[in-house]
Amino acid sequence: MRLSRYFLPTLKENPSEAQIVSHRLMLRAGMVRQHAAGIYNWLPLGTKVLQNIIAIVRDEQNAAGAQEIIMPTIQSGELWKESGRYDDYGPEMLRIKDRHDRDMLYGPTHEEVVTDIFRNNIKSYRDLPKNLYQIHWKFRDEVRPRFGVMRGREFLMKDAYSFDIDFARSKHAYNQMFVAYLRTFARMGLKAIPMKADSGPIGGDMSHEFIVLADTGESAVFCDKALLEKPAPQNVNYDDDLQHIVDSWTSIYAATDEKHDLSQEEKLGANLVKARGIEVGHIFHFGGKYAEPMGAKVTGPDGNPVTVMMGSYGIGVSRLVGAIIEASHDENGIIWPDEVAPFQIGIINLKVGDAACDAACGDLYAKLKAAKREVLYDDRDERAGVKFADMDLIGVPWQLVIGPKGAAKGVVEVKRRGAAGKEELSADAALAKVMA
RNA sequence: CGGGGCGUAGCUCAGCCUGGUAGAGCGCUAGCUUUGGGAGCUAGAUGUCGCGAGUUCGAAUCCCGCCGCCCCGACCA
Repeated sequence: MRLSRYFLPTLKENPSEAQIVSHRLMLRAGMVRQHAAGIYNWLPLGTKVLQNIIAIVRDEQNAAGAQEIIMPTIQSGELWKESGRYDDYGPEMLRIKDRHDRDMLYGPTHEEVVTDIFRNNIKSYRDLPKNLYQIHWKFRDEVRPRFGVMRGREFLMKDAYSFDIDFARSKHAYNQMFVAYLRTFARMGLKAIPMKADSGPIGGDMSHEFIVLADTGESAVFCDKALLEKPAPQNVNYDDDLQHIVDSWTSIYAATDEKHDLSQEEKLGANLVKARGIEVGHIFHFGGKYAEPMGAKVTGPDGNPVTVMMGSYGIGVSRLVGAIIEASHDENGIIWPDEVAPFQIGIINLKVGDAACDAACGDLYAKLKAAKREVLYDDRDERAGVKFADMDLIGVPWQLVIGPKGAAKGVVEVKRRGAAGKEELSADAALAKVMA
């Protein structure tokens, strides 16, 4: 992409409404613009990041055996009356009447809809297990939206729902998602720590939150330092028993503020990590909570109907954009982990109009595009400082800088965002380095 | 939902207290000079001063109502 043609409205100053760093940087980097309280427009740069995150989430969900579907954003209130939540959910649920005066709502979550799909279409235990997920927009009419996309009213969520014939198999489905989540967040450059959680209004008896440590996190968290160094599981066969992997994580101490056990502080001593955290995922096993009232049953091996056991598994996809920035930035702007970066490589032409610079940059740009790399070529007629500042602000991981001096010598400066210094290399060596 | 704050140019903000018909910096347009970390000079364009009612000869400014947004707390992916 040529920056001269790209819609990238960067800001030099901090918009007054933004208080936390991720919100400020998302506005300054031209990723989002606010439409109303807790509701955002995603501009091209933000959309690319969101899509990269979606791709990772989807990849890991599919690998874990979940199947993608799309459910409606606007739901019928009838189903919620069946589950008993229509009255319970309260004013956070945006309620709408259609032209026939029927009760509709903008979905804050989809347990009811997915359970309805299940009961209408799956009749035998032989069709189990099933795990259905979607990546879709939700609306919760929060009392106080804040922190940009971290606590919006409208937000993009990955929500998965598992269906199993008994507790042991349902636990396995839970474990699959547990492991998939560890891998998903690790691929985004995040250290997300599973912590035992209250299951809240969704209900259930087994629940973990996945929490990213960041200074601006909303809640205080405590954990054993060992968790920070523990690598995400590799080469997972999701059909195997995963209990030992889950146990290896849950046996190490980690707790949110409300579940924190003070006696652990002494026990851990110097290994105690006190930090703040952002919840980016939450998994629940809730057995028959929805299946029971909604009659989600299959015929069991003995010919008798069995109510299925369910779990639900959420990832705050749009929140992750903010969480990654909170965890990875400096005074100049965002530092994107490679796999979520909107562009892997930036080219800075320091003197547009100079034949040697234009030629050298054009050549790099053509080669990187031919190699199918996401590359942003700053071909604007701007001063060097503006280009450096913008490229750092939007956090492009690899930056190739060409000015008149370098062009004359036939060298390219290679800079890694977040690292100090630059390296002068031949064009070919530079290409090899950034494409490695 | 309790408490607090703020709405003036695209952005950051001054002006309001003490009423006289709107400003600065950045950004934008044009030109010249510059050119390796957010340049300089010159000339321009840009505002229903959040909305509505009121007081007044006159309201960005004072009064009343409304709306929007932000922050702190209680709740949440």
